[in-house]
Amino acid sequence: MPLQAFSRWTKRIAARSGLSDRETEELNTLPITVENYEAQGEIVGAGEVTTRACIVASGLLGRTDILKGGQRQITAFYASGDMPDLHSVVLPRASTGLHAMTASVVLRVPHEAINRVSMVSPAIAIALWRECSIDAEIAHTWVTNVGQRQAVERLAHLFCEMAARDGAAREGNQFDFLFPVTQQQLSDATGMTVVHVNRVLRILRQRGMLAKSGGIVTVLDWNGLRGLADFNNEYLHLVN
Amino acid sequence: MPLQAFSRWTKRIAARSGLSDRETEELNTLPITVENYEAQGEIVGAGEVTTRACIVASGLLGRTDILKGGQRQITAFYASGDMPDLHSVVLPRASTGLHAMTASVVLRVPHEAINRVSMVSPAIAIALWRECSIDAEIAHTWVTNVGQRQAVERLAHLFCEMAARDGAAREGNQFDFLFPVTQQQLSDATGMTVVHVNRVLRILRQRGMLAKSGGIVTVLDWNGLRGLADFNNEYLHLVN
DNA sequence: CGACCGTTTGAATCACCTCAAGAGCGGTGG
DNA sequence: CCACCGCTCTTGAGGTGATTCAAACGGTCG
Repeated sequence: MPLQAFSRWTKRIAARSGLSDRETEELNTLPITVENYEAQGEIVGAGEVTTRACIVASGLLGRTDILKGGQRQITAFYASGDMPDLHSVVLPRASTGLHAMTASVVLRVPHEAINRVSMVSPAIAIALWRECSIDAEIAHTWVTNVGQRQAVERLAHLFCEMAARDGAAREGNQFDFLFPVTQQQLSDATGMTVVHVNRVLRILRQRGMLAKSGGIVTVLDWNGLRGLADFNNEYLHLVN
Repeated sequence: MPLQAFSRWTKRIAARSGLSDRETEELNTLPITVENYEAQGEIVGAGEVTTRACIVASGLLGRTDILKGGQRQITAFYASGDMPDLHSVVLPRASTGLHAMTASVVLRVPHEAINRVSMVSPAIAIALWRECSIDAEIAHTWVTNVGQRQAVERLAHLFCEMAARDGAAREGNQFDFLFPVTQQQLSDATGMTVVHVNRVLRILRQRGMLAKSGGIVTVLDWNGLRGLADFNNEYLHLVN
């Protein structure tokens, strides 16, 4: 099961960067160890110097930033097959934390091993650089989302992104996908209060766009939702 | 003059990543051409497929995102010695635009040349990957800034970042630095209205923290300002 | 001088927040 | 098996930080 997520990760990188079979095989030889985290568990603390990077096998991770006043901002979500802290290979000191949003299984890959394959194969180094750049594009998009959009559009945009990254958003106008976050976590990600997230979710439900129950998000009108959110998936650089 | 910014760029990368003299020299052989832009000029349009990357020689550039409704978000500022779109080497299709905030001189470097040195020297590829990752860290920090901080603290944080990146913020409790933005551009970067930016600037001035006149920002109380903004420069990964 | 751009200020409005409290629900323990 | 706890979700009422609208001011440039 964890290995499935690992091969999803290698396949995605290989496809996105057009790696050769030999280079893909090189990635597949990376040593991994499996770790379990419970909901709210800390995977990487802010300021920590890491020696291994993470791949999400199952569950949901969030990159978190805590302010002096105790407020928390989530600046990215990561699901199965994502590598939340690939950047730690080149910047081992984490400036922000990494937390499990829900119970999660995480694969750890030593920086040393990633550095080794990067030094041997420049194409791999460039592929990993590309993956990090996509994470950066997503972060820039989040700035825009939080900075410019009103609450309803903002939350809608977040759901659009997660649906698109999950791959569910290719299945017509209605579909559902796994996104196990609490309203509190949605509020931390969008910069709104829990109370307001709750009200906005009701609005989206009443407009027949989206419903959320437990960890499952049901998109009822994908075209309506992405129109509302002004969502354009180019920044995700999706492959398949 | 433009060449000075170019060597500032190579020096910064070499220092941050501990490149050898030989690798640094490799960077110095990159071919560049010089271009001039007037204020508000578009350097890269959203959706454009680029073949060259930029280095700022003088002036100020902003990464810009335009929404359906016409609102604009600036998601990053770039000053002399910065490479705003290094990521375009691995992601040539720009998902956001790049504009001159003020009259600027820009150096263009062909992707092809950067790819060449990256393929030859993995250490250079990794160094460039590191630079992109720092840009990503900054973007994540902007998400937090826009998502969590109130107007006064938010604007203060932006000024802290620009002061720190400029290098001016090592000169004691009072200093000034170049940051040629209009209040309109500050509002696009912070997600507030021009009117409110104006009021917040007055508050910062009245509190004896900071004054802005023309393109010059005068920090009157650096310790007060960074305390107010809850500013921690770790995310910038400064070198010298 | 007139046009334009950026800045400044006032007054009214609103999107979102704060405070407060109740309801649902799974987990734990007596 | 029920009482209790903690967590998440939900809803109401009132408050506020920031917006919107409007207008005036100063500097610059053709």
